[in-house]
Amino acid sequence: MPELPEVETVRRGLAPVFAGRRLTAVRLNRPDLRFPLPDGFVQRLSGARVETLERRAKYLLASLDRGDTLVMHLGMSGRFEIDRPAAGAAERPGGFRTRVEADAKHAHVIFETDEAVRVTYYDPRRFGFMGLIETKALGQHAWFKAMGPEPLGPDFNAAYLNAAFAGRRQGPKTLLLDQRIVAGLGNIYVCEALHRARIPPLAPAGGVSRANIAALTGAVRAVLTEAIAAGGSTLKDYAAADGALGYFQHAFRVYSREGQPCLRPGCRGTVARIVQGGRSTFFCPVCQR
DNA sequence: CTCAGCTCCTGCGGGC
DNA sequence: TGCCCGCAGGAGCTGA
Repeated sequence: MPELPEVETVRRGLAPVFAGRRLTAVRLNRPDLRFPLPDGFVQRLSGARVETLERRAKYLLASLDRGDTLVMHLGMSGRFEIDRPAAGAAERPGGFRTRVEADAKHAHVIFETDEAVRVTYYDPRRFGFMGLIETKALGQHAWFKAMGPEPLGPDFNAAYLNAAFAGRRQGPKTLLLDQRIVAGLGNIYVCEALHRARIPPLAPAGGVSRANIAALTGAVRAVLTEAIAAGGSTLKDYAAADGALGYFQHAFRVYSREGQPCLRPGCRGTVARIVQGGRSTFFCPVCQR
């Protein structure tokens, strides 16, 4: 389920246990996630040293000293759990934990490092996937080749988005979810950004004014920055005592708030829900016009 | 090229 | 209480 802020939160939690460490053991509890894991996955990882753990859009990239990069995507329900046997307690850096996910049957991949730290990948729905790609060729790989700019980077700006929206009849909602246009947004943050910028989700993107597009790029940056600072959003959680759950869900202005009052000061609208491309869009029909 | 619709998978919560 | 249905933070594929 994670979008960019959640993946970034996971990255920050995992980096201290992965970066600079050697993988002493890797175990697979099944041969595939969403896609089959590559041939020799375990062998190619075992004994390799992780140099850095970075993020591109919703992907985690662990570059290895052997010239490969371990690429990980959490799909809808992927989650990592760190176990430090010495400390005895488990941490949940991404906070994506439910009663069900706690079930060992969804522990698909287990890494162990030379500090005897165990990192377990859980993914009940198995929409997540992993790959092992030659680092030099990463940019040419199908997963990254056509990927749009990072929404928090310099290439995502009003001029760029203006060009991307020009002449398009699809709504801004659909286009912002397209990772080829901008990479890292998902359903929550697109809904929130459109609301902040007061842009209707359904009207043709080609008709959005330059001023509104400029406001939209600012809104995207703001909502992502705030969400990262909050540790992301945790939708399905139970009261874990470790404090690692994200809390940006309390700052949602429209997402998952159908029938509730619009939170824009002075607006008397009621949040509506429509379906676009099979996904829920939450918006305020009064102020997003 | 663009766009709508469907698919993968499992679990949960609401309504009857 | 139990069952059925709709829905879920993603993204790739098909076919018009």
